[in-house]
Amino acid sequence: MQGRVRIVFEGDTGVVDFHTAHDKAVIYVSEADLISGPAYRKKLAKLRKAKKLKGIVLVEKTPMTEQYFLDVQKFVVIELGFVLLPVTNQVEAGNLLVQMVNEENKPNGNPFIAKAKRGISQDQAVLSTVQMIPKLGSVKAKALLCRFKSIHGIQAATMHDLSDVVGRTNAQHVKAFFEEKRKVR
DNA sequence: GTGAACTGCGG
DNA sequence: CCGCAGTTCAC
Repeated sequence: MQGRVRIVFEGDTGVVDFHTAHDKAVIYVSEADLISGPAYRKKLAKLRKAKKLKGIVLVEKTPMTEQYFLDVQKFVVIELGFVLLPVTNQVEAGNLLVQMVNEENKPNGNPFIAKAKRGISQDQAVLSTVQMIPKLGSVKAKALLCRFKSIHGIQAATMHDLSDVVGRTNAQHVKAFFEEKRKVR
């Protein structure tokens, strides 16, 4: 391992962020952050504003935080456009960071390889986010992701292209969903 | 896991 | 425009 990253978790208080490279930040949202209310969102939004970063959010997904997870996804992935990686604890988060740093230091290494290595969890998080759109279940959500690759891709798609995949009425649901999100901001 | 309701498509 | 097949969603 070439580069060194010191990882310090502040126990269960506050959002901690790490810079693994110039344009990326990794933010850890703890179980306690989630449970204690929406304060963590302000920190994330602020970080988003301050720099045009590619954010990666590691969120503790445990039985305790399961009920908050969909809301977190909606906020982090759709509103902020960050990557969301669920982890079960801080140790796993640390391992993930090490992997990311290792990959980054390799010539031509892909810093996002870690998500591929961990298999389906990331894709599944994205998938269930897309399923939050009314009338979209697993089949149509997969179809959309297959065609447009990402949530951002779906957001940017035209009515015509959306209609090709899920039909006209569902395309309108998709449009309405993202329109709603714009209004809220 | 099952059924009702809805969507899209082909005839 | 109707019926069928596939999908979503609430129970």
